[in-house]
Amino acid sequence: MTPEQPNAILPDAPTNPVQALLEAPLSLRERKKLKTRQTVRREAYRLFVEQGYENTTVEQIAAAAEVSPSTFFRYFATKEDLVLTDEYDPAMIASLMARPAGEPFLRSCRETLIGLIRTLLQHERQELLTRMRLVTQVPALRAGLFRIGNSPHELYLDVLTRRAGLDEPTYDMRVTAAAIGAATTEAVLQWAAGDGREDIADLVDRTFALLESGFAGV
Amino acid sequence: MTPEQPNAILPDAPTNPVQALLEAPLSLRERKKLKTRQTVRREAYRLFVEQGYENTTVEQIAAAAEVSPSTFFRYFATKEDLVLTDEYDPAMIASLMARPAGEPFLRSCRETLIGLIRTLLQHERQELLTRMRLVTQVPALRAGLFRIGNSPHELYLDVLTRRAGLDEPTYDMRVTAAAIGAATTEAVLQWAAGDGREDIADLVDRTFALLESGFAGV
DNA sequence: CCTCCTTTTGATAGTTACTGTCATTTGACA
DNA sequence: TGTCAAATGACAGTAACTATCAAAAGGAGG
Repeated sequence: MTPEQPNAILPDAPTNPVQALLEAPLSLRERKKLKTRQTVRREAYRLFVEQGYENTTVEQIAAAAEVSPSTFFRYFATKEDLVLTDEYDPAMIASLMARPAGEPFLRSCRETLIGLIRTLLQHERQELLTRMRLVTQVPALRAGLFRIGNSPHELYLDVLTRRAGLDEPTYDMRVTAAAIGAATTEAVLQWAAGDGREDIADLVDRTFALLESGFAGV
Repeated sequence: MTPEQPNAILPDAPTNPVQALLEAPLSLRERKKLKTRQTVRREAYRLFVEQGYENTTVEQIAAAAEVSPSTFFRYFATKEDLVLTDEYDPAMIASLMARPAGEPFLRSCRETLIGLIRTLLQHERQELLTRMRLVTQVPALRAGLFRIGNSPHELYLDVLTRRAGLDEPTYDMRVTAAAIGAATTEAVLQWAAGDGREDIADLVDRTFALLESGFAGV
């Protein structure tokens, strides 16, 4: 179906770790799987927007994407995963680990987050908005954000632990990861709840300013 | 079954808002419902500890509590609610609203939280430990903590908004509520993950110290 | 082009959490 | 004791998964 030329969509070499991972070269077979995955997800979003998340069954999605329900569940472990999983965690981790060693963690997070979001906005702005809006509006999805194995919380905790060269995180790291994870999630969701025209960097900056201030003004 | 004496378990008048709500007088019929609710919950916890949360079906719980599955769902909207719902939110809100007007929100939270937990530890220490451990160990439950309509996040946000005399929360309030909610939740879960002998007040204090410091040391 | 082998797919049956409805039972109260 | 509302249970149905197994597809080697 698609010509099997090497991955030459963007001719120039990727510049940052986020783009690097987004544009990794793919073997022949992987392409088809990726395409199916994208089709399923696209059809799902279309149906979600048309008739709502709860009112859309997996069966409908599978039918729209022209795969069997069995196949659907091979691509997405749960219906929630259609919205909640992304492929950016490795990029985020790499970007965080690449920050200067002595830099305060809050600053590392700020830079990484803004970089990642900027990249995503270029490539898939509308999809990102749709996803985040679904998360804000559907209780099950909002909750799913904090499922073990999936949460920003755990990503931050992982990086904090590795940065310190430890095997197990300290208590302070756990609390820090929880607070930053929740705050940044809130920032992105609030951005999506608006019309999407507001500059996400401004929101992120306000968020980190608040965190750094120790909530003195509240 | 139980003699219908007025609520005289503790003879002296309740001293703080938390106890006040825990000991509110109940009408005759309410007692039975409360008892059923407690039985169902107790049997459920027993089964959860014995054979795990996921391996325990609602049908089993209903049978153990000698009610029909239909009745089970009249008492608990979802299986998760067995673990996730409590009756302390109103007490928490009341206690928070009763703090001095100008007090920094972090301090209000600290005092309220420690007061509430102390009270709970006296009345139902073991159950609290069991519940929190289930939450830490079962992904679905951990996620459920953040379901809309249920989360500490929303409780804090509600109080912040009302304290300021507003109808809608500001962006800063949203972020603050998210961060504090996640951090305090983490504190309680970490306490439960340990042997339960550590003084929860110490953990809470460390948590709030971290929040106040702006994560300077991390 | 044909063959073999692996990967991917689809069909099918089953489990479980939950929803809705309706008849029956229960318990308070006159 | 009779009455009425609240509580319960039985039943049928939906939808998200899970497990299993046979069929199809696609690539490597002859």
